[in-house]
Amino acid sequence: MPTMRDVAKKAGVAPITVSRVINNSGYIREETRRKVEQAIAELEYVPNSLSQSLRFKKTNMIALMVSDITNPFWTTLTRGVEDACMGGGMNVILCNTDENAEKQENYINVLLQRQTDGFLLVPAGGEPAVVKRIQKRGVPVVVIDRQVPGVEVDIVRSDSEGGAYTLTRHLLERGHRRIALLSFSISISTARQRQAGYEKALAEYGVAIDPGLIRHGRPRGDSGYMMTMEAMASMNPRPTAIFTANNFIAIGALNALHDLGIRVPEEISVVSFDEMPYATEPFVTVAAQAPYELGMSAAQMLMSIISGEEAPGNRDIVLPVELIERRSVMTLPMVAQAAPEE
Amino acid sequence: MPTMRDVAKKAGVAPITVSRVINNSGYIREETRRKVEQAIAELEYVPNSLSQSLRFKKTNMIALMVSDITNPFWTTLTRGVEDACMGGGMNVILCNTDENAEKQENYINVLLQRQTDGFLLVPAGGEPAVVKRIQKRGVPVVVIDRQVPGVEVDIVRSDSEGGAYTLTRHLLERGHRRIALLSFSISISTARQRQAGYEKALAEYGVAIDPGLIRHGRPRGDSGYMMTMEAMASMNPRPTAIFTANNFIAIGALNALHDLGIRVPEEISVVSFDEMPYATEPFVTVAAQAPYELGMSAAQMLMSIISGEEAPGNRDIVLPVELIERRSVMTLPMVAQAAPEE
DNA sequence: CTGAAAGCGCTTACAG
DNA sequence: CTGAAAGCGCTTACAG
Repeated sequence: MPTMRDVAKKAGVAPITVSRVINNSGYIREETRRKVEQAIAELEYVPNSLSQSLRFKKTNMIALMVSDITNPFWTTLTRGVEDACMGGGMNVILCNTDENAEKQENYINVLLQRQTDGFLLVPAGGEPAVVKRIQKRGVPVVVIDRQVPGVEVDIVRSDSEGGAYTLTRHLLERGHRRIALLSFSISISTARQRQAGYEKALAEYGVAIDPGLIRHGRPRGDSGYMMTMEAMASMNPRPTAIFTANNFIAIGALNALHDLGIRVPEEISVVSFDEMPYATEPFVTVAAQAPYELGMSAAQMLMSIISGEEAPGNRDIVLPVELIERRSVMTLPMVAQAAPEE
Repeated sequence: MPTMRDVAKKAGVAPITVSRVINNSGYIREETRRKVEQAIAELEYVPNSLSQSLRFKKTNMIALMVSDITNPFWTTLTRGVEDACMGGGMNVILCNTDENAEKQENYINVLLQRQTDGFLLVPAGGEPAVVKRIQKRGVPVVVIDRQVPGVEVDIVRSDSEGGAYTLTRHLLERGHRRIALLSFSISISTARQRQAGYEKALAEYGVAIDPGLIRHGRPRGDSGYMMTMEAMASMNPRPTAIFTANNFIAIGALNALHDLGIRVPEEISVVSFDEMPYATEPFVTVAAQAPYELGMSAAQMLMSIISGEEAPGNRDIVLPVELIERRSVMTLPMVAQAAPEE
């Protein structure tokens, strides 16, 4: 492939002149420019951005590390990131960590070597160490979705506590008192906050928290299925409603209820955090996050930190969550509706 | 950040010696190695792969260009690519083309400049020109999902014709004769081949192709919705079955039928190409592709072409498609079952 | 076993 | 307005 030197030779100028034409920097005589442009065209010259990056100390690449691109929540977020980056002339390297700290570590090492300009990170397992590792090397990071304890870092996330509170309250208002919470590991802040919202709403209604109604599995369909099977077998009396802490758990729960022949909402109500994407005739009442916006604003923040427009800090951007009422909740008729305590 | 030079100084050796330690190349005295390793550890030195890439003329990055990462089909394929690449020490740059040739062109320019080692390409709109453009620069390409006319290139795709044939035949065997085909633009080879499979099955059963039963929209939910609305209003007599050419069209079609109050399968049968992911209680009979495997084998082929193990050529790898029977097809009782012609 | 020189393809800072 | 020199951070090929 032709290099800048070849173009220079063909145009009868020095390489630096070619560089100036390409980057539109400095003064160039019209005629010289034309000669150079013609040589570029004839040779179909394409500049090598590796060398440019080496000089500029800027690669125009950012890394996006999510847990699993297969989850539509992350997919849509990824799309938001990508669209924001394209506007800013950045490319995105995609990494799936599968919530695995080791996998995450490997990726970070490679990406640090690659001189990635910045990281958009969903820290696997909510681990703070990774964030520090990146920051120590002076590379900007924006954390997405989760809070990490003990680190100063900018975060963009959804209002997990508020959304969970709203969903739980929605059930309480409709007479539900035994509400199972099927969640994932509380090592992740979103699980903690969703549980906090759940407990806050129950407390307001004077309902004691029953640990027997709470399960922690993994944010996956199979885990949701198992937790539901197990919950229906062991929780006694059976809960009148299930609150699943993410969309995959919800899918698993619905499948389990279907297999058990328990009808929703006639026999049990179901609400979930996260929208259920691609559903034909969606019918579950959910607290929907805005993953596209989440990705977009995180990417924009990262880019403006990279460009120096904004300083890195410890912002905590919390995007609102929307309650979408559908048909998966039954109002319990025979229970006296207790007013909230407040 | 410390460079190799800093490490060398600290260890009291020449940079090249540090390089040899890092790359484990050439002979190094044990003691020297130890000194260098200690200096690396103390300085927390991380090699700059930009420089390595510049020298080696190899970036260990490949580009994956799909139409829209938001579609679970591409998502799962992406996951397959990513997993294969991780095994091969490659990173993936992700690009959404939205079937937009201009967007695709921009990406390719940038990625060519970045010295991307290879391209995994779902050519937007089935356009062959892009492929040629990349090949001309000597960069390996593997095309995914679609055939492109007039280009010698390796392709990994699913058996669109076979899958469509099987699905249509499945309907014919159950007495259906008026089968609507809701598809997307025939500028894309998969749409052409699915239609060919559909027509082949009809021909075998001696059913004349009725152009009035065929619609071409876009492979998206809204388009599937509109095509279905329009089809139900205008096709007369109404078809007894609908064959949707991809998953998003199917979702749109099911929503439209739901809104029209037309029950599936009681009043109309529905089959679709592509699995319907994340469905709670999936009930549509489909011809399922294997997107993960598609991505994985395309990535593996690309990597082995990049490494020189295999030569680029015009392989046409066709992965089988699986018929998954569910509950969306009704056997028509009153129609005499005509035997196929063959 | 180790190193000085040259170069990958580009650009900054200085001359002219 | 244009160019020769030096350098971004690494490695190849040649010495010793």
